[in-house]
Amino acid sequence: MARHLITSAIPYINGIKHLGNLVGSQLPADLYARYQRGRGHEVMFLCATDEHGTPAELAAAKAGKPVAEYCAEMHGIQAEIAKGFRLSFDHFGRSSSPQNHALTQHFAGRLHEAGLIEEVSERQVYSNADGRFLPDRYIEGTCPNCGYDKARGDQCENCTKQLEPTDLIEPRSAISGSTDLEVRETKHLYLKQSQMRGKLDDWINSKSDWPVLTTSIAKKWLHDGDGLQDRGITRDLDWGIPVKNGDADWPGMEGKVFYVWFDAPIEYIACAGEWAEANGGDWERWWRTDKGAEDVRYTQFMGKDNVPFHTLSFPATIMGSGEPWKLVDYIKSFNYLNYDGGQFSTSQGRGVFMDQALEILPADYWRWWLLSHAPESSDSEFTWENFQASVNKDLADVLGNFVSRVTKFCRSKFGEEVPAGGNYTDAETALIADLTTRICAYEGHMDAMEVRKSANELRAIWVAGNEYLQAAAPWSTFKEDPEQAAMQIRLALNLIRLYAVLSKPFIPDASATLMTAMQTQEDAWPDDVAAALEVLAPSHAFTVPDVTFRKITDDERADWQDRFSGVRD
RNA sequence: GGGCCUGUAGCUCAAUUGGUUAGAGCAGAGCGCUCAUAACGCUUUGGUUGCGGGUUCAAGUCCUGCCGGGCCUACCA
Repeated sequence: MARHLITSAIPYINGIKHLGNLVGSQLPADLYARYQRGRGHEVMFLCATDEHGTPAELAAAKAGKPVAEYCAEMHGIQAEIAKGFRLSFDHFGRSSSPQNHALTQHFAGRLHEAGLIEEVSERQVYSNADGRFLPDRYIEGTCPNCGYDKARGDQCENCTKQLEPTDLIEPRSAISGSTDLEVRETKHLYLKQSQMRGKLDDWINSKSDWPVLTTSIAKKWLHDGDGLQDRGITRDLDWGIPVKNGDADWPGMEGKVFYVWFDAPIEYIACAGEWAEANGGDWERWWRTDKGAEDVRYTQFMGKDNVPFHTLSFPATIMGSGEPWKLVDYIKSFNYLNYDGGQFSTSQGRGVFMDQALEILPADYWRWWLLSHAPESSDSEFTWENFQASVNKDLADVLGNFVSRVTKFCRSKFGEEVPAGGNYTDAETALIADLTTRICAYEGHMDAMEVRKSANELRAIWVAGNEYLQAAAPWSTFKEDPEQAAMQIRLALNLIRLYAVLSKPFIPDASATLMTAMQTQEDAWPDDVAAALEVLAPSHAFTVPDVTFRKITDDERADWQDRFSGVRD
């Protein structure tokens, strides 16, 4: 039995995530976690909310709440929605947890001891009206290059010129609009990543099986210009993890917090600690190679925007600590999902958000479409037409209708129990051989995290059931040879159970419904297909399930298309 | 500006890493079936692989120049 540590990029706290966020990390991670559990492996699947940083403070202010209260509330909401999508986290933690505070401060202390932290004095823009330092992009003004009056302090969106905040004409705070700005001197800690460049480069180069998307981004950062740059790991904010040197105070760093991208990945580790606190158990055997984690395979899932932090700064933190923490073994990264010709956008409220999706359809519909269209090789696009067509065809017609025709035929001819009699012919042997090949291919794709290919293969396995039924034609066989028809339909009933087991990673609710209808709990992975198709023995009782997947009507589609065409408040 | 990814059938995507005649699903057309959610099965029409050069016995795949789409560019996360 292998041991899999799986983490999904942790969603930011400032609102409900959209379907693009979901398909880029949490959902494929869940697919993989469920699959590995299904294969009988030991899995630790962790996710959390990422709660620090300027946007969290601003979102809380906008909601009129203290930031700690806001984050606690949003964490609860995100946890509830994750449950709604059947994301099977072993623990859904918080980057603001005491565990993460302690661990983040611990890592900073270790890095300091290793000579990898440098204090840098720099000049930053301070807004008197807002009472805070402003990150470059929270300063607006007129672009000195093109005259655009909403240019940001880091770059002008209009002419794309890179800017310094001090370049802007009539700079103002993007938060309050105040022009009462001044440049102040402030001291920050930098992680000397540049010293670890060679080590990181060797490490990345050893990962020849990683997706190009992952390694090319890492290599660009390692080699571009002067190479990997040191990175500030502290900020002048109120909300965050106070800068400390392990347990000790850090002179000169009073009132400062760690940068959100320093503490967020550490939450992957701290989250295991939160899990242990909540459930009991030993979290270090998942994370410390000196304490039982040497046989763990660690896989991370994330959108492409997260790649530099997971390939460079977090590994630099781990390596630099000099302690035997588990390093990631495989990074699966995703492109973006677009919405009807544009981008999904949290800040602009464009697209379908996770809570809205669950209001209109059950989780399985979304899980199936999103996973079978996951943006693996390039950005992909959500359209309502495509969604309706795929869901109706794949789930309702191919799988749902198969269940329906088999169970209803059996009920009318043999009653609601698995019929006895008859012997396999060449057709059944051929079906078993075909399924064996296909399941093997399905396993290969799932092991390789080829999400779309896995979905295709699973669908083909469903189709094989319809093909068999059409060729065997038990409705005809029944007229001359009822025993033979009994054998055919017994096999078909067993196919339903087999499908429930194989499909569980994609559509867990439907899988459970089918298992209940077949009145069985035998969900072991079908390593032996022939044996798996005899689990439901003659005289085993079953029930005819209600419609497994209903179809999306044209009216509904048009209605939703219209309802989600604008922006959310 | 720089770097990376990408462009294949009406649509969504493949193509064993340079190897027979570029394949699937959906949509379209035809036939069959009647157990089933008007479902299922079989057959079938669609491609000058964005455009132009080049390398090679062989190019969707490699090189090069254009054209289009996207991402990143380190203080948003």
